[in-house]
Amino acid sequence: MPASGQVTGCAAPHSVEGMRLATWNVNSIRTRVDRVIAFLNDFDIDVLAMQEIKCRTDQFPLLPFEEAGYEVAAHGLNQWNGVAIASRVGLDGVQLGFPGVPEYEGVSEARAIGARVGFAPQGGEGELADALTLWSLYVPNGRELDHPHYAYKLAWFEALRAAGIGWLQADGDAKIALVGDWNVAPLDGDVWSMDFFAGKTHVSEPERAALRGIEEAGFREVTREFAPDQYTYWDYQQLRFPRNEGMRIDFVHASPALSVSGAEIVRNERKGKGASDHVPVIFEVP
DNA sequence: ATGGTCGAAAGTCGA
Repeated sequence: MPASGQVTGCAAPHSVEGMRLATWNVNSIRTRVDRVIAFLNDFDIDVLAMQEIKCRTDQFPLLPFEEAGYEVAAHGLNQWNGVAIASRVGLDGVQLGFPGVPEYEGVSEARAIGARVGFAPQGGEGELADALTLWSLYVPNGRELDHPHYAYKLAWFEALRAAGIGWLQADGDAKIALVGDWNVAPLDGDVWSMDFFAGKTHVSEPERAALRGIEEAGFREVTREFAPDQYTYWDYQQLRFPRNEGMRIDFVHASPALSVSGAEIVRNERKGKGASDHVPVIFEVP
């Protein structure tokens, strides 16, 4: 593409063929930044939602993203949790947390960041892309079924469901994507062994009901139809990845007005030294 | 290989 903006060949400016977005629990952005930037380049990603950046906002490695052409909004309080959004197609209207999000032990954790993306064309050429509101979400783990963190997880889900209902009541045509690490495996086939998970978090009926609540609020999951029967997470321990003993817990939930035309789970990102325990989930909007 | 992990922080906790 010529730098001047003069387009050769076809007379009209090239039309933007939708957007490629992804969500990825990166498990420390400072440790993983080179791998994340390489992923953005290799897979031509316009917008990336990150979870578990594991750093304060002021510690986020902005420079490599800026050099690669991305703006970043980050929300990190300490060495735990933390979420961010990187975009090369516009980024504004940043919200840290959603209304009514519960606290854990008196702290409002960094588990949700929202922003409007997709209103500016990449590189300033072509048509404007189609804006949507993207939420990068890191649902609480829950730890154990009888742990206070589990009740917190369910309350967090309920607050998100209520917020989602409110957004769609305010504007039924709103294009909203709720993406991230949901820490729930909704189907038995989403874990490598239901026997192993008996009595554990991530597969319990209340957790699955909480995730269904997001669907019932109007946000349908859009990646499974394009990428069936795949995991998105493998524990570092117990040779889980070589044995392919994983879980599917990273999802994209889209509002009724948001069309999604494709999705891909990038299993190769779990390979080699320096991998996150989660892999990216890519989705495309037309 | 018969037991196998990371990351951030700080002398341990969370996933």
